[in-house]
Order: sequence, then structure tokens, then C-alpha cells
Amino acid sequence: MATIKTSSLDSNEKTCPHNSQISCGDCRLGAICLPLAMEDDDIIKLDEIVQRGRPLQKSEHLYRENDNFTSVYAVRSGTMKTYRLTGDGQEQVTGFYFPGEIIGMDGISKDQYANSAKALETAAVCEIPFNRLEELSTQFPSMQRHFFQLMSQEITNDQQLITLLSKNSAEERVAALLISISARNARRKLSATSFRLPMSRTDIGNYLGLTIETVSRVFSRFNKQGLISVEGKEVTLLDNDALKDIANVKVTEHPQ
Amino acid sequence: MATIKTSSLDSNEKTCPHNSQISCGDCRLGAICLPLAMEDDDIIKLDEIVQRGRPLQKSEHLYRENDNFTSVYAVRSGTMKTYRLTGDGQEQVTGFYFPGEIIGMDGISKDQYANSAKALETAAVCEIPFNRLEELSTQFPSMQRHFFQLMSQEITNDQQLITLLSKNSAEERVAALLISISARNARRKLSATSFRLPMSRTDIGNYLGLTIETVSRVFSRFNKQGLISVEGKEVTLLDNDALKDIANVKVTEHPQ
DNA sequence: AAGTTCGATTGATCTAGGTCATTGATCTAT
DNA sequence: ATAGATCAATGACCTAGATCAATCGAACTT
Repeated sequence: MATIKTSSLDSNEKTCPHNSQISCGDCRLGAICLPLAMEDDDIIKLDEIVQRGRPLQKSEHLYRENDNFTSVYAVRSGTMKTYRLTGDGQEQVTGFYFPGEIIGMDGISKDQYANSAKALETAAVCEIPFNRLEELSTQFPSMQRHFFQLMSQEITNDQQLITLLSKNSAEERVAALLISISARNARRKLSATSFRLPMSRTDIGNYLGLTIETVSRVFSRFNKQGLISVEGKEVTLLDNDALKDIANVKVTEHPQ
Repeated sequence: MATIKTSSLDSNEKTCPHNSQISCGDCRLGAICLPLAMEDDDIIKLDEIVQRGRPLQKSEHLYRENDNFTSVYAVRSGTMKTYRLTGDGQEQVTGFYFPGEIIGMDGISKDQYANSAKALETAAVCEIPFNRLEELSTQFPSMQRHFFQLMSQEITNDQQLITLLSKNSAEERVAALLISISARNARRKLSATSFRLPMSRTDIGNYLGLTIETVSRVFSRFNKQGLISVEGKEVTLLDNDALKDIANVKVTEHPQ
């Protein structure tokens, strides 16, 4: 039985990122993460299969493209990026993942991960062995349903990025990313207006299909226009409405 | 019991697209479609829940974005495109779907379809009510596994498109699409070198993040260089190796 | 404390592909 | 049959963002 309760309910992910003993039922990310909308009994079962390992150091890999697929992972603290290599060996960033979000689902189809996953800063993850998750899903329909929904959400997220890359200008793309990060911070009860970008300009550009220079210029322009205030990775959104307007992305309920 | 056998096993999807009575076990798309790698018993069960409706006319919608999600669909004959509307009402084509391929999985997460699905030519689909599929998935692990794999495949496909849009030139994108269609034709035992494009130049451009003029110019250039032969929608790939080289896309096992 | 490396910013220039416009070929409808 | 609409091809030009290059820290080394 892995359900070990701790007294660190009040600690947040920043001040105490390495507490690996908290149970799913008590984790403050429950409202975002896998346990979302699950029955209490199911959560206890989930809790039993979740493995909480040592934290990852910055730029350490959780898994690499083509590794044998064994598990999906919930980000518990820190930020992860996923990326794949193009035919000619370039890196393509496919996503940034914040606490409560799930990575690794791309590995199911071929039993190998289609992406590499790398920590952008010190990070902790909960490992969920997939064969156990499958068993649980056959036993608990709500678990199966929820996992189907998570995968479907990943599909719609990817399609939103496709649209962004295909139809939007550099300014629109950068604005959309800022709004997305802001919304995801809000979901974790963090500031929606003032935060530190965990990823480099290079990663942002790579993710958004832009060069680092263009990203930098857009940030400077937004800064000059008073839409944001940037100093390196520290960003404050000064005019949320204007940014949303520029991003002109459809508002989604769960923009994970 | 919906398992009605027919004698049209030998008919192919082109000459007899409207035979809606064939069972999953006998369908020649079994090696591609949902029944792939399923036990015989499971296929019979699947067969019982599949609904085979009237064919769709060209440009008819199967479902629309924000419709309530009820079912996923297997394309039986013809070609479908899926698309979503951008914040400002433009269309973004998110995929082309050939016989044996599954659409609608994006609707699971919010119980509403995130895309519209439209027939590019006369098409027939098999409707698979999702609540029935869920029940079956809890009963038959192989069914659950397979559906997880299908969704995961959709994720990796979308990520491949993301990479294409973010990193590749117009020529590379068009070459990649041609190679993809060719491979999917081959999977259905159709010609991998000579086929009719079911979609317009506008749809191709929209899907690939290019204007119709650029698509047209690339086709002309490929034609001039002897890589392909195009006359409107009829295409023959004359130098597959060169095209694959231009596309420089990683070779995937099932490039659905 | 002085290199060294790496990330970010900013300017100057270049180019792939977008935009605009024309023409021809099909397709459709009355 | 013919007018109108749609789709594709091609030419002329223009612009957003890439490329190239220089500078400026800040973070590590030693």
C-alpha cells in the first residue's frame, strides 16, 4: 500500500518540490491531474500504482524518443518540454508541460515514445505504469473514460498548435503562448499576470516555428507597446485583453 | 444481431462504395481499421455495435465542430477532411482521412467535436457509438488497448504535421503529403504511384499552411523536374526516391 | 579578475512565399 | 448552348520573417 499521508498539504510545489510521498488523494494538483473527476475509491487504486521517483535535474531526460514505452507521467513540479527529431536531425519542440499535466501518451501506439521529454528546470514527476493503468481502466469505467479524455485533449491541443503555426503571425503566436501559460498558471492558483518563463527563447521559437531573433523582437515590441513587461524570463502581462485580442485564439475550457 | 454476411467480398471500395451490410469480420479494411489485431470474438462484438448508414454526398458534413459527441467513425469508402475554425472564422484543415481510418476522437475530451468532418467525394462511414465502445473496452482488454493505440497514433500524426509546418519548406511539405497519400494507398493495396487526389488545391494549401498559388507552383516545378506527372487531380509519382528525399520525413510504420 | 561560454537583444539585409491580377479550363444551371 | 461560377496555372511585386552579424550581459571556470 503506497498511500502514505504526509503533513505537507500546505506546501506548494515551488517551496517543496521533492516531497515524493504525498498521495494522489491529498495532492493539491488533484483538480488538474489524472484524479480529476474520479471517485474516491478509484483514486486510492490509482494511488497504489503511481510511483514517485527522485526529482529530475534541469536538462535531464525523463525518457527519449524511441525508448521502449512503459509509463505515462504526471508532472508534479517544475516544467518539462517534449520534442522530436526531424528527418535531418533538428529538434522540434512539441509541447511544454506544467504541474498536473500528463506526458508520454504518444508512446502507446508503437510501444516506443515518439518524443523525448526533458526537464526545463528541476522537476518531479509521478510515474504511472501503463499496463497497470490499463488494468485499472478495465475495472473502473471512470478511469477509462478519464484517460480517453486526456488523450483526446492532447489531440485537440496539438491541432490548436497546428492552426497557430499554419495561420498566425509571429505576434499572434507569441501572444497565444503567453495567454496559454497565464491560463495554466491560473488553474494552479498561481499568478496569471506575473510569472517566470521556464523555457529559453530558443525553445519558444522552436515551439512556435519562429527564430529566436523574431521571438526577441516580438517581446521587445510588446514591451514597448506596454502590453507586457519583460526582463529576461520574468514576464508581467500588463494588458491581458489586448493580448487575448492579438492571440485571437478560441477560448477553451481546459487549455492544458 | 447485425452480422449480415454478403457476397461482395471481392468488390472494392471504388466500384461498390454503398454496400452497407458487410460485417467487420469480412470487411477488406480489417487489416487497417479498428478490427486490426483484434481477436475473432471481439470483432463479432464490435460488429454488433457498428452502425452502417447511408453514404455521404460530396461536401456533405458527417458532423460539425461543437456538435455533441456521440460516436467515432471509420471511413469505409471515399475520403473525408476534418477542419476547425480559427478565432477569426477561417478554416484550418486538420486532416484527410482515407478508408480504414478513424475520425471523431477529438470529441471525447469535451463531449463535443473539436472539428467538422466533411466528405471530399461520395463517402461511406461506419458509425461506432462511443458509449458502446467504452463498454466493450472494459470487457475486452484487446479492444481497449487498440483504441488507446489509435488515439496515440492520432497524436503522433498531429505532431508530425506540427513539425512539417514548423520546419519544412513548401516543396518539402508537398512532397511529404504526396508520399503520405502514396503510402496510405499502398496499405489498401491500391497503386502507390498513380492516383487521383481527392482534395482541391485549396484544401492542400490550407492543410500544409501554404497558399493555393504556392501549391500550384510546387506541383508545376515537380512536374517540370520529372518527379511527378500532374494533370489536375491525377498524379503519378515518377521518382519516389527523390520525393522521399525532398520530404525528408522520418519513415513511420503506420503513417495513417 | 579575467577569460569563456551561452543567452538575449538589436540592426542590416535577403528571400521564400504571400498577395494581387490575368487567363484558361471545367463544371453547373437554366 | 451559353452565362456564370469555380478551380488551377502563371506572372509581377511585395512583405514578414529568416539570415547574418555585432554587442552586451550573466553565469561559469580556473
